[in-house]
Amino acid sequence: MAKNKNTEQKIFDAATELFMEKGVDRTSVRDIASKAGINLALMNYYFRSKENLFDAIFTNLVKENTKDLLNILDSDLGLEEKIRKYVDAYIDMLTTNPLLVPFFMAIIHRSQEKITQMKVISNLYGTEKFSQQIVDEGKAGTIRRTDPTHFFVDMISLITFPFAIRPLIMDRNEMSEEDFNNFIIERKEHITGLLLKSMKEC
Amino acid sequence: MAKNKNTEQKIFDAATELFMEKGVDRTSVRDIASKAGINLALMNYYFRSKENLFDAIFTNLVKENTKDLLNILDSDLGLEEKIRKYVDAYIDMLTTNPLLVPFFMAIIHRSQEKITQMKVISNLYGTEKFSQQIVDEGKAGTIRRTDPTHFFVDMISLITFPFAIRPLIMDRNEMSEEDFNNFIIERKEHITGLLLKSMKEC
DNA sequence: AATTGTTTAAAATCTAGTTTAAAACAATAT
DNA sequence: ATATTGTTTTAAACTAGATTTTAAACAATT
Repeated sequence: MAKNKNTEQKIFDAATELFMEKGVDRTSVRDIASKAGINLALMNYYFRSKENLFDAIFTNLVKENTKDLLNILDSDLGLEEKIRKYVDAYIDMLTTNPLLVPFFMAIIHRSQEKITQMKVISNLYGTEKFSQQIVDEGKAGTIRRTDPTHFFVDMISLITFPFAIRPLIMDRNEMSEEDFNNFIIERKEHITGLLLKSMKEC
Repeated sequence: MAKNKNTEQKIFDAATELFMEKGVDRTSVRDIASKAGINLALMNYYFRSKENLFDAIFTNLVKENTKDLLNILDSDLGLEEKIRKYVDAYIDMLTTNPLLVPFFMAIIHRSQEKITQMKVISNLYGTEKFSQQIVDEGKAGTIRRTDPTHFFVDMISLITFPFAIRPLIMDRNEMSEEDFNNFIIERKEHITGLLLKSMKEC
């Protein structure tokens, strides 16, 4: 039982990396086995099929990377502070793992039907509490009345889309990796400012 | 030579549809041949390889769908009117073909390296003239001084990202196709307002 | 009738996912 | 210690399907 978890984990980790880098359909089981340093058949032994392995990996990725964000949305912070923290945390997370967004985008296209049936997928989207907060503060008059659905879509669009088209932005503006990261850091303030301004009467 | 262009076009069209729907890697040459009603080997005869066919299709899709948008950006309209028209035209175009964005996102992930080398790819991004206009009007004081790179990224993020995550938005908000389209129509005004407001001093 | 371009059919080649069967290993019971 | 049992690993085979190549058939044109 010693090596058991170990092998399973090695397969899982190798496949995660490869799927994110090259895409699920361009990664063969032989690639995975070779990267994990294990025998071909072990993938099947532990995960039954490649598609099954993918499901496990995808579910895990969503869970791991949305936990903190959902906690922020559901916290008792005021709206401004909450948005600031959310934008910050989200961008930090994506900077750490810049392949996440492109990978998710590819998966949405690849596994459209399957994906909406996965329970974990609701993690990718906003929370009831946050929507309510926007409505409440609108009624209270601390902010302009704002449609929470549009607002949330605005927010995640502004945060995540640049990562989806990262190669284009870099190419077009002749940015190095470092330049891009700086650009993204600039965006933290920029996005927060934009969103807050959109909620102010003026 | 009568059927020549015809057959080539049939392959091209069938492949375009299938690639957009199911993704390049989940479409087989047999699928294409069968959908086009032609013999398997004809794909090779006309396009040499599947990857080659894909390149031709991708280039064509980008060209076809960016022409009008680039014309708007390069026109002599005032900034406000230009933004209004651009948002409108872009959203109309994507509504007509809601698979375009998810497909492009998947391709960016799939063909990262290749893509930045394609000449056509610069079409996907803003124009020099538009950037200059933002800088100029900022200096002239008709708008707040605005970084054109951030502004342009904001604009295309807000316009296109909702299409990239369409299934999630629909699922989360229990929208039908029609509901989603109405949501998107709402966004025309919403996005234009947001962008213009962001450029106003206040 | 010959040439050229187009289409078809069949075969070869290659790649990939999955399965099988047997061997190696580890733990536990005898 | 030996045997038994269950788990893990290995190597090879199987299956299916994809792409590509080759050669033959066909059609149109010269």
